[in-house]
Amino acid sequence: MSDRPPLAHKKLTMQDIADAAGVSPMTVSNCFRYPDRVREKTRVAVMKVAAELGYVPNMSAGLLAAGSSRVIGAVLPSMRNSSFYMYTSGLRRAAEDHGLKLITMIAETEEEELSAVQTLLGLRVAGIALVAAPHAPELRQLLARSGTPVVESWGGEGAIGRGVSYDVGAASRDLTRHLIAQGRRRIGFVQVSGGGGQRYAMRLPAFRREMFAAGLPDSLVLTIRAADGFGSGARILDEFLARDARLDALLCPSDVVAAGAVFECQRRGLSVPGDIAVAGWGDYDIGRQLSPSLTTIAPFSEEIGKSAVSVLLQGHENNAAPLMTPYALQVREST
Amino acid sequence: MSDRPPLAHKKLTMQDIADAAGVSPMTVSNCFRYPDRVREKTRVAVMKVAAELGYVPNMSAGLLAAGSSRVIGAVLPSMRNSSFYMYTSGLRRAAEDHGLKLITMIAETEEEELSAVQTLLGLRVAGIALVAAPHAPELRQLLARSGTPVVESWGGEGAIGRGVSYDVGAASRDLTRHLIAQGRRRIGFVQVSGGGGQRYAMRLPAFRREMFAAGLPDSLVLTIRAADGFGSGARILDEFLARDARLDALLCPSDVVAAGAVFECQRRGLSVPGDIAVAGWGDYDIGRQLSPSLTTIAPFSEEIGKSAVSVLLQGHENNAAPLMTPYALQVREST
DNA sequence: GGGTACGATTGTAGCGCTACAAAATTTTGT
DNA sequence: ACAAAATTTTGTAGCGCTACAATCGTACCC
Repeated sequence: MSDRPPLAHKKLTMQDIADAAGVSPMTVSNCFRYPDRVREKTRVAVMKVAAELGYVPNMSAGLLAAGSSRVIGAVLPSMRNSSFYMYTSGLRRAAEDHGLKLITMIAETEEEELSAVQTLLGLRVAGIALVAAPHAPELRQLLARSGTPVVESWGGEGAIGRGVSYDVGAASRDLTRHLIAQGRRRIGFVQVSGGGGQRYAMRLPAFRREMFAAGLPDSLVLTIRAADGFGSGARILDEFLARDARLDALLCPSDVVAAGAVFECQRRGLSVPGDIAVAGWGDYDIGRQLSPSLTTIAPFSEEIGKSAVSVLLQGHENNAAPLMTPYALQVREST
Repeated sequence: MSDRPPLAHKKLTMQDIADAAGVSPMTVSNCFRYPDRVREKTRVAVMKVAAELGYVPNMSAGLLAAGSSRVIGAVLPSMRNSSFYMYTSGLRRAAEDHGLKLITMIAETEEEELSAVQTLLGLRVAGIALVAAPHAPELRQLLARSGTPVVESWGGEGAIGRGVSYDVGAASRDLTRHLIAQGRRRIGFVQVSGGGGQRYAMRLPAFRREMFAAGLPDSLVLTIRAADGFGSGARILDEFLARDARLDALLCPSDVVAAGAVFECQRRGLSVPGDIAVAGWGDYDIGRQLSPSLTTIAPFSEEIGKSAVSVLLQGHENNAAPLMTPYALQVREST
């Protein structure tokens, strides 16, 4: 069929395709960008030639000429948990639906995040999705000056760009009320310190409010480091039981921590939920698979991703109120 | 200090910086690309102006003019497990060391992978890192024609570009020998079907070879779907015990599956490793935290990432033998 | 003091593509 | 069949930046 040299090492340009297809470069351009402007027959012929030659338009040149990009960028603090995975999925699907491509960059520190944003800005992406966390001080101004649409997922008031999040406070309230309604009276609350902590700042106050309103002790609070995750079960149990041997429920910052706590309970012969109810957060796989399965808050992270994309595209005011996405209290065996 | 308008909505160009700093655009360009070519004093002044104005060079224009990019791209099948997380970390760190930026794209199907590669090619990245999996048929030719350096991580002979991997067969052999050396005689082997399976094709033959060599039964093999992960513990135990009630060891395709199997053992009152030894694969967090901690193969995925970057930069022959990275048998409590 | 190096800086000429308007072609109305 | 309208195709003129060669300073030597 094709007798063209299989490996064309001089780089192909639109002109090459135009020559091979017997049209002008402009028609080739239109075939890729505005297929409707080109007659079906022409388009098919051009695309066939392009495919045969393995031509992919140079997006940089296109961006430079057109001034607008069809790529959006996301910066993620990590992808270690399924929340972020679902979030990225949501971003990607929504981007796809709007004819955009998503590229992601991982940044573990504020400096890395700043540098990732600079790269994305350098690429002149059409929008940037950040995740709420402590940011480098110059980040906000850099983004504001660039004029690039920005959204901060899990971000509340004062987010960079516009915030998209679910109501963490209300979720915490629901979870606390659920435990109280189950007859739990001495409820321990586990907090996580460090990076991501800011996304969940509203959790503790909401817990305290509900406990106070119900006339229950709200001071059984313990802070662990994020990195301990799974392994902190023993410490959690030790600490809480030392403070109050009649502890009858545990509110954990994530399903992973909750799973660790459940394992430790089993090791000590404590029944879950018989002796102690354990609630997680985040609706991770492990919470569903565990026996007993974990009561948790499902954040619909995929929704956050989808909403983030629509915010980027609609170009809301930066100081508009955060967009709220749904969440759900998943009551399962552990409470 | 700076009385310039804080939000400059007309986009900044190199010319703007040049004017503000009283130098030519070329000097600004040099400041960013070849700092050594510019006198210290000039460079500091230019960079100061650029920072004040929030200028970030337009990488597209730079790429177009210079013909080479300082970004490399990675396409990942998913990021749900810590292997890929470590892999990406390795890519990112190594890229950083070479002054490159890493952007990643997630692709769950062959079509998505092809489309991601096209985007990366459109961006004219300096190199592309793929992960071994079934690829779209046209992918290989597309990449070959583009002339972009490609590396296929976890890829063996016949990889697209050059393969970088650890010796999965040898690791499987080590693990099997370890169990045999522990006195295990009836060893069940769990395989995973679907997408990633190809990365581990050498596992089963190596297992069989060792079992055969030791005169032991090599037919206790079960296949599960990747998606079942954690939850397949019950099925694994049921099936194997039905086939051979004297089963005394289990070789799982991942630590996650192994953890599921351990949980199921505990549920049934089987002691691990007393009654059954359980080995995982991949050295995930969960395997370390679990009690008993899991014997596993540590693939040093971060090394794979690092090596992948150096392969991209060195521009090896595409048909060179795969580059091998180390792995280690981690013997822990579960065997 | 008058070259001569040598390093720092600056024009020039595109890179490959697309917005836009103009031109060529086809379709439509009568 | 012919003009007007609609559709399709095509030049032109940059987008913002950098390779390269040319120019400008200035430190140095005899």
